[in-house]
Amino acid sequence: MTRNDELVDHLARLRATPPDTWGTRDRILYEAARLIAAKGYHGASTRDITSAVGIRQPSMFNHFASKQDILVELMRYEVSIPSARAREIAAQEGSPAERLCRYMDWDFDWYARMPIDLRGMNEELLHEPGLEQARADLHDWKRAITRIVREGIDAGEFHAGMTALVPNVLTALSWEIVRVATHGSNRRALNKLCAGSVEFVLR
Amino acid sequence: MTRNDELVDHLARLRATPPDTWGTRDRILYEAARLIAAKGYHGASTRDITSAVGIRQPSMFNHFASKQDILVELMRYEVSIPSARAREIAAQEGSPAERLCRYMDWDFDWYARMPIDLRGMNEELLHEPGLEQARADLHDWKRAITRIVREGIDAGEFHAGMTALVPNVLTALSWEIVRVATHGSNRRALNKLCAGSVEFVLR
DNA sequence: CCAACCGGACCGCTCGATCGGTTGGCTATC
DNA sequence: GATAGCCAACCGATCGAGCGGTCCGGTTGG
Repeated sequence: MTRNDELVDHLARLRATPPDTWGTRDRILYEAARLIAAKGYHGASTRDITSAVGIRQPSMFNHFASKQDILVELMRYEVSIPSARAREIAAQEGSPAERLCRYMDWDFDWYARMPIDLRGMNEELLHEPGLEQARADLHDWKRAITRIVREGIDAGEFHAGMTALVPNVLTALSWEIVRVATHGSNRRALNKLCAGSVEFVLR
Repeated sequence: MTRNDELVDHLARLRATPPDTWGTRDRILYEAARLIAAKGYHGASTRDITSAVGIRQPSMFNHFASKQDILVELMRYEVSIPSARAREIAAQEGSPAERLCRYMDWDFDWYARMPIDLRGMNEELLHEPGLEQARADLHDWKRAITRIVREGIDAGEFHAGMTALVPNVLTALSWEIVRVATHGSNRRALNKLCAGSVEFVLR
């Protein structure tokens, strides 16, 4: 079982329990994701995060070696895991449209079920030093999506010219889904948005 | 002539002259936009910005009362002016598809011709205190776009379910266009991307 | 008893912002 | 044409605040 798989399992367990029963480490990740989404990485201080958790700032360093370590962990949820999944699906069998649809179903579900708010993990953050792994994973993610789209164009399934656009549109839709999932209460509207997003891209 | 019109004129004049002949104030805006796009608002310090301009940090305050004032000015380019244009076009005559197309043509051209890099002006920044105007303008922008889309759905021109999505897709495409315009050298590829983007949304 | 966790005190540093002083070009006056 | 006065622009020094991070003694559950 890879480290990514362990994380996916861990997240599934988290989703099943209310946040106030989580361990300190998970609550730090939770509040960090929320505050970074609201104020940006440099705008969310370690004191902001720890006071939201309910501990003092130095206690944070019992769970993470540095503030950047939190970012690295969150980037796994945001970038590394979807990247691994995209590469996996890109190599599977089936028509390009089928595979793109299959990935989008997983992607939108992934972001919709995420117990934390990852909207602050935008692309600019990847230029921070120490995030080489996440940067490489994002690159691979784009390559996997682009590969599916290009195969679809060659097969005549997709419209030419979509190549460079689709990754951006997917990102925008994922963010919108996180937004609705985090702040909206309507579960049905969320499902509709996910289904509508797939249709919007494949249309 | 409104303040927005004056800014549009000013930008048109800037585009016609090379950056190294600009006044100090415009060079500050230029480097601030570039650095905020690269490192985020809180990550780009006033010393970063001024040293890129070639002046010392305190000199900045002869042109702007605070760092936030720079942000307010940049947000006019990013949010307020497109918002005014969207409201204007939404109220014009013509079918919804015509109007959406008309706005997108202007929008993509606006971002493609922008002499500075506004990708750092993301939505999270609007939650900073003191940006109430920009926040209101973004809200109006979304309302104007949504109004056109909803009229299009009522008229049977657009697919139902697009309503909430289109503003996000437009934003994603605008960013992609800024990226290509800022870092790409191929003018023809940029025009193709703009045209392709219109087609992608209207398809 | 020990390992894990916590937090008060504190470190060096960078942040945005202020201040007083200097410069250089403009205009008004003779 | 020289001179005096003015003002916007710039800079060195410096401020208080907040930053990420360290140290170490206290607490607690297995």
